[in-house]
Amino acid sequence: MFIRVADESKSNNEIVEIPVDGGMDGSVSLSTLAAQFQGVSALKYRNSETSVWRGVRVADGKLYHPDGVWDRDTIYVTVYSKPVLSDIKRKGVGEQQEESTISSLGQAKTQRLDYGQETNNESENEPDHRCVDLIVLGISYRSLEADVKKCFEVFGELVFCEIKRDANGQSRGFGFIRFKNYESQLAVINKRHFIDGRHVDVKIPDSKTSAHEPEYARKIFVARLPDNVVPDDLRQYFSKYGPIKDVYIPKPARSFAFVTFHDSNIVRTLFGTHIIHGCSVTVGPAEPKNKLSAIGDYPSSTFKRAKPDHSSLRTLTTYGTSPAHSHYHQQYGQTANTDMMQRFFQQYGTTTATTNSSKGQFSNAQQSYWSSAHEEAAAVWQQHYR
DNA sequence: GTTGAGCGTT
Repeated sequence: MFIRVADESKSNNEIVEIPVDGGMDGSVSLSTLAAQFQGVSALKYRNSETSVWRGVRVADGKLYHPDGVWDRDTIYVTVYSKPVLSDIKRKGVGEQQEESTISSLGQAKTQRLDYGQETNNESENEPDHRCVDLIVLGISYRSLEADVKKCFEVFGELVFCEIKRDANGQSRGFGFIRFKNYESQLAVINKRHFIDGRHVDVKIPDSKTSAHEPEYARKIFVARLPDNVVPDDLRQYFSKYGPIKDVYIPKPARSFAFVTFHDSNIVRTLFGTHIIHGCSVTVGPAEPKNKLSAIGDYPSSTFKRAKPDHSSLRTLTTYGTSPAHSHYHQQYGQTANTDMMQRFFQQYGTTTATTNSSKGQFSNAQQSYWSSAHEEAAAVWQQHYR
């Protein structure tokens, strides 16, 4: 009897199976856990009903599951006891506030604001909920840092803003920004903005994502989705877990969806049941049915800029002139883009015969459901493609 | 180059 444990302090969320004493209703020895995760003090897991972290009970060097029984499909995440930084911070800010009372009122207000944001950042100390440098593509060669700053400051305080330049100081047309608060990052990311007469795209830079991985590693398949759920609902729900790159729900609704994250590490922690709009949905891996693709293994992007002589564009052109296009367009009411194209071909392009290999992530019953859900989705797509 | 897909000298 083992439970699956991931290390929150490591970026490569490797899963280690930890033995449970007795059956799944037994306890987990803290020392056994610590043998794999040095300095660990407890475990937590996502409550699938509230999607909030829930801690396991710790007593006498043993861990007990709050529900009395361990779930072999849940990913438990390590918790480490840290020095209480918040106390140090609060003390520091408090001193600053006292100082500010003997200076101007304006400064006092600023200090108060900083204090509030500092508190926010503490609550955002979850993995994948921190701000990172964001790449800004498509900046006009004429734009200055101040122009970029002005555009993004309306979403929240920036702690960093830079335009990349060559040796002569000439702009290279892209740059990096970083927000203080995660909400601001969520608000601008993957959206198109407008600076000095040009649209600019804000994305997570390749250096911060697993660019070498195929896209499906960052994608989840959401099954049993109620038909009244719209993309924004999923975006809102799943953005709690990490930056979302794309949400796709077929039109008309077919009880499934795909959600693509920027980080593949978060994906496996989401497998299982979630409650969305009061309905139980099943989340699993979005592995392609086969590796044969009409497009090839190129990275897709929500905002792929026009790229002459690129295979995706060629395919798009071919697609656009084929009879399937009007059918597709008619069925899904959307204009084909490279991302949809990739999904269309890569996920369900040629065959549905191969069974989904979930690598033991699910129980037999879940596995069985999962295969049929995938094949159902595949069949539906094929039916409309033929 | 008057340019226009990309990924960061610190």
